[in-house]
Amino acid sequence: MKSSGGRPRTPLDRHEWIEAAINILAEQGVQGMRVEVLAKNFGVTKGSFYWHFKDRQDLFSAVLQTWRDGRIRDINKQTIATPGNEREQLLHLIDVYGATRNRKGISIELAVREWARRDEQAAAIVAEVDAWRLECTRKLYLARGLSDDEARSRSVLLYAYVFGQSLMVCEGFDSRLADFKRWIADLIVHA
Amino acid sequence: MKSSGGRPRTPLDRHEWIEAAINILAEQGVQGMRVEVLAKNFGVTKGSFYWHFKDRQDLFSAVLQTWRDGRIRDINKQTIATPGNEREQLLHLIDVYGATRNRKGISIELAVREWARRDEQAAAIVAEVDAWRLECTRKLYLARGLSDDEARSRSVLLYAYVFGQSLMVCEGFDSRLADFKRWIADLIVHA
DNA sequence: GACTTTCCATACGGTACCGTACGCCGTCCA
DNA sequence: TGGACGGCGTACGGTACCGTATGGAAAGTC
Repeated sequence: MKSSGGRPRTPLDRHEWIEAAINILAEQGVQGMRVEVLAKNFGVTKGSFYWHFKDRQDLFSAVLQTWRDGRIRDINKQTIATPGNEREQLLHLIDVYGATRNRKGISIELAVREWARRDEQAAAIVAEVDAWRLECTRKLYLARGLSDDEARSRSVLLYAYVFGQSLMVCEGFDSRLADFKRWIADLIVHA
Repeated sequence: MKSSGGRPRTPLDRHEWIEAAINILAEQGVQGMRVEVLAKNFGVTKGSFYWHFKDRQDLFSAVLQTWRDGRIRDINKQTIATPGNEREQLLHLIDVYGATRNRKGISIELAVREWARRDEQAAAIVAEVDAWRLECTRKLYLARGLSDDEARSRSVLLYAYVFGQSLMVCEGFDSRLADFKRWIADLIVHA
């Protein structure tokens, strides 16, 4: 995360700052995205930051929109239903948020949602992403022949479960936790 | 949250500081628990704080232990199984984390869990509480005649769902969200 | 080769904290 | 009535930030 000794060859642009900010967001939360810290990590001063951004809030907005765009793209990619394959798609969705792998994605997800609890703008972005996710899984459930109501209900359950799962500390509860999670996934998908 | 004008009649004790800190924790998160802010809210200076606590970390530890003790008591109270009533007990558990009511309890819960993602001590406390919760619901499921494996699986599902639920922003998804949540609760409880 | 633009450094003022050293004042107790 | 001590105020040094003002080098532009 430090600059590689000398000055960077290519000048920084807005996007590089945003990327770095998202990394900090994952590790430290919203409060961790500090101007002078980001600058130091790049090996520059905040003079650079205030060239690319009006102020700290400007960075925050950019981070939120970048996150939303990335999420929407990812959701679309992961829910393209090759007909007859909806069951595996849903199971894969749950598995992606499984923990060990995709650790960074989960950290960002939780950080943004914590952010959203105390910031209107972040809450609006999360609402957008949630709506899109629920809509996409709803279609997958519908394709499996479920009623619209059950499709909506199970969509809410699915995402609430995967987010809540990453909040719990249940190592030590049982060594067969992985088996339990597979059983749960089957229940949610209605396999 | 301000002091009522004059100086407090009775001197502050450790517990009052902890209570106030937990309120801030619910509203602002871990980073919000600041010595000088707490002191100002009491209408005193931090000279008082450093009389009752060694340092800020001392307050943090006290907050965590107070939270754990309160949770354990609450869990025990809410899972005393009057035989034959396990179904309602489980449904009630899910309902308690429903959102509108018990808003403060949920805020604290989420704040502590976010804390736990970046602090070993907090993680250990959350692990204790989670283990105890899972154990109590497991017994309720067992009393309903489920296998031990299914009882454990559904316990994990139950708590992951209720925590995840409070992380989602799904107002606007559907006006019948309350109905969906009831349907989900029935599915989780195996009603 | 002057002129502008891009990108960053320097320097400053201001705020909000943590923790410590020490002084003050009321209360209880001998 | 004079300590002793509990409980807090005052004052200080130090750090880590935000945001601004301004300068300056390197690159392109005419």
